[in-house]
Amino acid sequence: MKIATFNVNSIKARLPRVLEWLKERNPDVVCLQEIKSLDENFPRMEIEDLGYNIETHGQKTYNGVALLSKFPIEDVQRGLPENTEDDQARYIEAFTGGVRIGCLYLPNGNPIPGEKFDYKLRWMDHLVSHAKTLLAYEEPLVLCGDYNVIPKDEDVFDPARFEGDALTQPATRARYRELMYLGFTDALRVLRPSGADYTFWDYQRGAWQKDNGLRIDHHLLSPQAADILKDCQIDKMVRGGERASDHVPIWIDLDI
DNA sequence: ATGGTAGTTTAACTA
Repeated sequence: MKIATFNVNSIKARLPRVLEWLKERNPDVVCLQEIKSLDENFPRMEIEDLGYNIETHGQKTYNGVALLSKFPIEDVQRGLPENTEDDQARYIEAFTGGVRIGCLYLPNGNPIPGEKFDYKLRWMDHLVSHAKTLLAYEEPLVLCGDYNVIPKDEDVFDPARFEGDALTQPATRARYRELMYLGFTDALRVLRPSGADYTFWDYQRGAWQKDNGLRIDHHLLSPQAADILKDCQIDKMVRGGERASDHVPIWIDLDI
């Protein structure tokens, strides 16, 4: 069972690339971030034609997440529970094909210090709290998406250039570790313990051409999901396509 | 120290 995550940076602008990739990779479940679309404007028909059920949590202009699945989608939850004052569409969760999936778009948090960084840290606190609840179900669980967290210095092309960035701050990394220490497994790192495995290249300064990337899109697995992990791949070549997103798809294969 | 790009939206924001 292939479960992918892909920050598309506008589903409208990226639809041809997304359809092309769906046909080639044929994932069973897909988590999309930054759809930048209202629910009613999501291009449902084109994606349903490829055999997917769809649940969206959209908003106008910014953010927005969606879940695609070839299996029935049950128990849909929009937004992190407890985070009731949050007006940004950054989380959708559901049970599908025997796996519970949380699709998340964690706040970027720049610049620091400031309101946006405070919001990021609060959002991470809510995520940790909810992850505890989900882990207690003791079922295969995948929390994946754009974390906007560079876990370690090896996950960025030039750590020195990111010293003042919200993606590498000690407070950011401390909360990410708090999440990991609950018992999650980083799917990519359990299969590839080190290396420049980037998932994002900025549109600016020729970042893609120079391979100046970041690893910020992750699949975190509950023990029950980690036990059945078969594979994890980054579809890096997608970044070189026409009108590409600044992120590429990452997928895991679970033996379920 | 600034600007470079992309998307949404049409001046300014987010990333």
